[in-house]
Amino acid sequence: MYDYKKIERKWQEYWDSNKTFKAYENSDKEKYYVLIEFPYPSGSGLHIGHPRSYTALDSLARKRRMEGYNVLFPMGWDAFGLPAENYAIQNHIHPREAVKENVAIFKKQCQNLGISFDWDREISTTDPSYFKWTQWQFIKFFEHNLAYKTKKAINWCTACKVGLSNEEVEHGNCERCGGEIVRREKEQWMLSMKSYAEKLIEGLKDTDFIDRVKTAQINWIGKSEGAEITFDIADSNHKLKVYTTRPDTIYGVTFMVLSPEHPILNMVKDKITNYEEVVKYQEDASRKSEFERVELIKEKTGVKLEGIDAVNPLTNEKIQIWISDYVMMNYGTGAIMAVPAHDDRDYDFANKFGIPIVQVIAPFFSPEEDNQLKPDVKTDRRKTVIIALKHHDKDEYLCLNWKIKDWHTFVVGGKESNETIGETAVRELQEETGYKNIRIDKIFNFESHSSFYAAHKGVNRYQEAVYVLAKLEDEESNEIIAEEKDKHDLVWIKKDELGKFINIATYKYMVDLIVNGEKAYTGEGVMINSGILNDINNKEEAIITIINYLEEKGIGKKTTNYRLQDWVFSRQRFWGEPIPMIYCDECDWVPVPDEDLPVMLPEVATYDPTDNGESPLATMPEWYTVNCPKCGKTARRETDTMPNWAGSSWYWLRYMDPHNDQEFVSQAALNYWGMVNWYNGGMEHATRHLLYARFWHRFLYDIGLVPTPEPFTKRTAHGMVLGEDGSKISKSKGNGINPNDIIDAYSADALRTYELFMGDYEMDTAWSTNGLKGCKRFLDKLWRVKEKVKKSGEYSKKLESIINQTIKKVSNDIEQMKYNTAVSALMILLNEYEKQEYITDYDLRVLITLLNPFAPHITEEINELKELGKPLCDSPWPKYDELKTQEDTYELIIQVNGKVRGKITVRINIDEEEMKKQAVNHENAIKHIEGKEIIKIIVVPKKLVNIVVK
RNA sequence: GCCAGUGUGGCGGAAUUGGUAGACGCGCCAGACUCAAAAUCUGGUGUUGGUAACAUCGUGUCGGUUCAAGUCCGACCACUGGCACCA
Repeated sequence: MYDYKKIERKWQEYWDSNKTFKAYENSDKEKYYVLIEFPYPSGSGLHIGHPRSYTALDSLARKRRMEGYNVLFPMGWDAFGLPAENYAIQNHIHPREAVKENVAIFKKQCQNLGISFDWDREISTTDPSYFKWTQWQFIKFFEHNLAYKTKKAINWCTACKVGLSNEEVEHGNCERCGGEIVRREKEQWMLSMKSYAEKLIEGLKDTDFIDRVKTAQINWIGKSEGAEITFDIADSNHKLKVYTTRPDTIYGVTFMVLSPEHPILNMVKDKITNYEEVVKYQEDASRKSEFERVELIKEKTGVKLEGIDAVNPLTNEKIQIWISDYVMMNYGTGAIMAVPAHDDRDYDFANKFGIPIVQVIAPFFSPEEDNQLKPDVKTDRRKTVIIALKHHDKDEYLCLNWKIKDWHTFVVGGKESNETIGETAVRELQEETGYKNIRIDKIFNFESHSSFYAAHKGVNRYQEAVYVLAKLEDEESNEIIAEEKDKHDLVWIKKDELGKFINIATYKYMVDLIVNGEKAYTGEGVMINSGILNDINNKEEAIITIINYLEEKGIGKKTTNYRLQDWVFSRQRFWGEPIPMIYCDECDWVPVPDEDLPVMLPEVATYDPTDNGESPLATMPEWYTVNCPKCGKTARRETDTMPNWAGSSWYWLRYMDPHNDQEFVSQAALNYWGMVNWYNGGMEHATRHLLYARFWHRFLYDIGLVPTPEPFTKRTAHGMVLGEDGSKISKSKGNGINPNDIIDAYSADALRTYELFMGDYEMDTAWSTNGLKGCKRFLDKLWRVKEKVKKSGEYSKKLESIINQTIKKVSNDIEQMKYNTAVSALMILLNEYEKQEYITDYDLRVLITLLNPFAPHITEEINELKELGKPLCDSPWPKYDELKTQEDTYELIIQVNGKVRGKITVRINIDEEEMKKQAVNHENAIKHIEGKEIIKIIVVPKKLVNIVVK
């Protein structure tokens, strides 16, 4: 019906030759900077997901231009890194050539889509004029002591043969290839990102990032507050520092655990009598792959250091020291104080190795409603023993059903001062049940506290309850004395039903011990066995008290820790920016002087990675041998390259001034463009790219090179486009869709419209070719409806309100990324036009203007054919009149008791009384009111009337 | 285990933030045009009952608040993504 290929080509050429989308620095318009993540130009061309993000932000950019902004909407290529290199290796071409080919494909595809990029600002991270400045900025990090080289156990991908940062490891596997990760000691360049942890959290406050991005970043940074505490090693001058978030549990420390790599081991090895065992454990631990460590979480392993002990600084008791790989060297101090009673991991460890467990926090149960504490009554503190008696051959437990109150409990009794807990348990059971042969099975490590008014004794009772599990050996029993018999009945309750039967908190805790077994108590409660902390019933208060005490004594201090690690910045691959550093025996590490930048990659025969963990550059003495820039002696270039995240950590700055050969970006351009106004990208980059980029930018700000601390004002994220089958698109599944084929068969406008219409922009959505056809049909219909146009110079009276509504809706929806409902509103408007005998030039012009950001080609063509005015790209965005969005009538909903019983059309201006009158006289409403009393009538203006009847 | 997100027709998804649940699109059914098909147009389309008017149930499950709940509160279930021995 119309030649969309010709039309689209025509307008793409028009935009190109007119430089329609060029951004200017010397403009008196207000600036607006729109950014999408620049892609990795892989061999397979654009993914069907790319156009979703591109068209979305393209529609924003186009709308902003029409609103009168000077818009910067640039595009470039993130072309260093493994995929490009692997593609080159497979296809036996130089990565540089592979990039050139792929970029050409990507660029053509973007142009075919009609995205309004300013192509004059195109950049590529692999361009020497670009990576010169990446290297230059690396040297700035070095000069400010934020780049350093160190030997470190890193994540080594055995398949890619390359070291990875923490951010590049997923589920213990390589995020790129899924290969196995092992820990490997290597000399690595690092960037001190950890020292920016706080700034990276703080900076988020001034940004308008969507919450899920902020949360992901905050979680990744992983701030925690606690204390560092120093423990002495007995009979030595050595000390052990630990980090803990729970210094309040220090009296419960019964052992310490060091990471197997902890440096103190070497210092005290003479004292350790089983050092060979220690060394063996260290070796085993380092050989374990990341995968094994994750899989083996449940089973704790470790070695006790024989011959040395630590001293608990508060109790002065000697405690054992162990090494175990459940303690990481790279978090905190690499050593922990273990509190098995209140930490699951420490509990498992203590349980496995028979280490004592000392409870220091008791669960505290407040009084039930009917036995609240009484004022002016003395408090009687006593120890009680709660005993669960298990039947000798059934899975049932003996419970008490009290006669005086609705109490369901276990057997309970007070402990006399001259007996042990076990003796109390046996005595009480015999007295209350008559059974003679009872065995104590287990006295639990945990007690609970509670306080209540004991009516039968007339005192407030503070009760410390200990828990005992006993077993009945046989039925042999004595007569129960009458006094006990009168108090309660004895009942046997099945294990599964204990939870339902027992109805007092103190006893429910016993049920938990029986059903789930004993485990660490990680809840809150009252401090016990804890010296100065005893009786404090508030975690925060206990922590503050103990920290103050530790600080006073000089054995500890309040500390903050972060999960964020320094950025591993070395890669042992060919296709990356060479790290511009030279090692000289005399001068140590010396940066390449500015005038020698960029450090270029050499021509090599092969880019294959090496097995020994060195970059291919390390096999080229003719490349790496240089003279030291400082002393002139023979020196050696760094042969590692930068990670592919490097180039993308500042690219938005380069767009501001892409051809500058004097500076990475001019101050004038920085001051004009400022922050990116709106940056959209995938959720998968919320913790990688986005954190690196913010860190990098913040550093540049701190050394005065950029004017703002944060690079991006607003960050949003698009959902993924899934395959037609609803699963993730992947080469192996073969469920991919090629944008080229779609453009050929249905037009770029249809593809663009569908990408926005397919679903909620922020959520994943499955591709549907039928859905795409629907959007094509919509455009076809528009093409037909245009023939109804008649010159008039104003909107059709009939259409005025829907037109105003649509302008409002589309304008707001684009701002809120609700593209699907924006397209829907335009479909509704077009359907309305179609019903008309004719429409005016204004009617048509406003529709195609609103649709222009989504479907720019067909709308420009219609505009030109029908001679409706200037090209849309040079026209202003339509305005609406709030008053005119109103219709004269609306549909009034009539409800009876909240159920819709009728709908009537009424004038917009009728008052509440009239609404009520109409409602109660409505025929169907009357049926539902009849014989009932009207209690009240609720009126929601311009909406509904609800008649409440009884 | 922890964090985040999601759960609405046959499908993708709407619902002005407490006020008509299912907009719009797809699919499907029927009709018109056609020798026929495609394209296009018209009507229908959550469930059950009824020719219909209408009634009934209905937004993952259970409970609550309210004149009124997809929306708010409480408990849970399922799926997706991320993190995971982080002391």
